[in-house]
Amino acid sequence: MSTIQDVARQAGVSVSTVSNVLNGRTDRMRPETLARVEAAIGALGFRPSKIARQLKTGQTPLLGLLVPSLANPMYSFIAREIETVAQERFGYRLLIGSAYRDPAKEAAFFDDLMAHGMRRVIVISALADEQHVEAAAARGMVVVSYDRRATPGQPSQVCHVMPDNFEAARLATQHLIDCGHTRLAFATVAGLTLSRSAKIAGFRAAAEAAGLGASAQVVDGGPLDEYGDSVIAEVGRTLGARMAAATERPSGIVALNDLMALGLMAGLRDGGLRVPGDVSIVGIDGLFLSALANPPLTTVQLPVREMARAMVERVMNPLPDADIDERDIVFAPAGLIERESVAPPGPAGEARTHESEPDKVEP
Amino acid sequence: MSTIQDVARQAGVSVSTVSNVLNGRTDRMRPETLARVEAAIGALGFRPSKIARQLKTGQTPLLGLLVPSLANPMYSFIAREIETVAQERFGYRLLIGSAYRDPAKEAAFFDDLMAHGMRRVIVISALADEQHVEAAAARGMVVVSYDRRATPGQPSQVCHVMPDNFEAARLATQHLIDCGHTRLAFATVAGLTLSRSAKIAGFRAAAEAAGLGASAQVVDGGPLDEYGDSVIAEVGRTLGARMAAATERPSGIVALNDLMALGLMAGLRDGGLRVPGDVSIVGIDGLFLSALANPPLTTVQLPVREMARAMVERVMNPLPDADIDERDIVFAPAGLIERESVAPPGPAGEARTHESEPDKVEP
DNA sequence: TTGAAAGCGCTAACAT
DNA sequence: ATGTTAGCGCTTTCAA
Repeated sequence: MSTIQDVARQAGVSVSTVSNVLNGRTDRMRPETLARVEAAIGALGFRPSKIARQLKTGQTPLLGLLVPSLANPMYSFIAREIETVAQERFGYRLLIGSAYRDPAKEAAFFDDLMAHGMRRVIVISALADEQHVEAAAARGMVVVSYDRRATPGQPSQVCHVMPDNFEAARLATQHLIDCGHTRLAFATVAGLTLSRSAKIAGFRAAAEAAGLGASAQVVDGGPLDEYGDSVIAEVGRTLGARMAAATERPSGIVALNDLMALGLMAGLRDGGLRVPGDVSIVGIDGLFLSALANPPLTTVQLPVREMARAMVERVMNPLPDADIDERDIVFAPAGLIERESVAPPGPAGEARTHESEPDKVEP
Repeated sequence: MSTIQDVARQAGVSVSTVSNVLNGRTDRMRPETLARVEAAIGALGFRPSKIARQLKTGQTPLLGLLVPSLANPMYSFIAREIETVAQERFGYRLLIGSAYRDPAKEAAFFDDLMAHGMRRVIVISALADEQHVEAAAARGMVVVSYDRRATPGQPSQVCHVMPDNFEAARLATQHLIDCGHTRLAFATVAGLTLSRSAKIAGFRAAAEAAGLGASAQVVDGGPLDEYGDSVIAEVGRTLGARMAAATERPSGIVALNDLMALGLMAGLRDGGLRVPGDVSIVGIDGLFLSALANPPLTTVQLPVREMARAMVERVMNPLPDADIDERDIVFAPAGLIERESVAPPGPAGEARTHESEPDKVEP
């Protein structure tokens, strides 16, 4: 690896001149000098060391991304979008860490970022409290948090980007209601986070608006296993099997997210029930995998790409401290994608054929 | 951020003493001194800068990982396993880059790693030639490549870790044959890579050994779209629809991988065919999502965790140049997971019920 | 228009 | 047992 010294020597100039061309200050020199330096750089295949530069400037083009688990397709899809924007628009690379819902792992990740001199991080945390996140911000990091809202009252250093969970669940529930369902359920996992609460509220709001509040229920399939691959899908599967075995059961279910919905469908099937013949299901997320399911899953599409873009832009260009009010950005769902996991309820529960129809997105 | 100087001052010692404790050379000092230094470190919340250390030592605890796309669940699962091993066993963090089958993006990733002083990278490349990879190795990087074999004759600097693709496809095909299938197909995408060729060879070998070589065919669903989310699943879906519309069709299909199989099942369904009633399907990979499919996908499980471990170990402890022969490590498939996407062929093609059975793994 | 030199925070000889 | 010091490769005043 050649250094700036080698280039300077080769070009017969000083290191500062080379540094100037590296940093675009080419107006300070004769075109001829510039040419010599560029030739030397080319000849030596010189690449400036980001390390040395960082030691001097304190800046490094690296973005941290903390996710609960890369095995969850929703998170890896978000990661993919974040990487694309960070790279193409800002020339940043991504350092990814999985926390597996472990506070110690989250804290360790922030520590490592600091030690590496990284100043920007996007956090997708499954944890209830945002303490570590705020601590990182207090230590000088620019942090953007996904799918959480600032705790009311406590002024927060961190910017929050999230889907409108209330509206997403409301949309999903309303679709079931529009199809004639009256026995509604919201399927979730044990434990409340802000985003889960918002979804439940949206579910309840839709049910109550339709006069169905009394029968609408929230069911959970138990806690998330920290390290499993399929995690939430397994919980869904368990729950589906349990519902299939129960005497009373809802005719329409809104799932916490698509992975849960996929698990639910499998569990219901395990229990001998048909979707949507016996039970209708709506997911939330819009994973591409949901289109592959049998029956294809009706789901509320979240604007992942737009949220990813917003997160990267915010982490790269943080708001001035004055604009502390506009720290939260909420994205409306992109719409309901009607596929084939929802049908009108029926005592007989007729099975539907699964013709292929193009997906329809309702704005 | 406090520095080693601050600690030295606070503890009333020199920086080298502090450096010594940071690097575990505690035997060179009085316990009392050690205690003072540790107290100072704690009081200041001091974290040594990895940047400064790296500038000095040339080492950084960062591992590069190049994947075709994080949106593919197989790659994100491998990434997850690699991250776990790298972090827990070696204290390394992961810098991930997606190449989207673009040679320029791959090259740019290697350049960035070099500029960041990173010396280790694991490459999962979808590209046909390994030129960039060898170039990176020549520039001094330790590179481990997944699912490729060294080009025979050309001595390679890079270590290769891969599943036994031939055997995986052979196992899958044999299962179809054992179930009575005689009209066999291997479903792939356009373009040959080493691993695809190996799978095709395994498919052919099994068919020929059963005297079914004449009718066994390889079909492809066209080229991969570079940037799509679902990529290979879409190709599978197209292919499935095409096969459903054809007059002659195989009764048993081995898919290139699970995602392709999931797409195929959807495409076949779009075309009005039933799996496994009309067509049986076997995948290769063993994604957890395959267990959620309807019908649950019979597939050959690849030992992802073991391969990930091997890759990390190799990239952390490269072989001495002498052992150039043992650079390739091939992993046998973990076994066939029998689920419900395979049934005996029948002219009438009876639909099966999908009772839930525990998965069986055949060693 | 160009160069000299200080210093970012750390490590590791080499003193003492 | 502890301290002094010379860099690692770069950026950036400040001088020439």
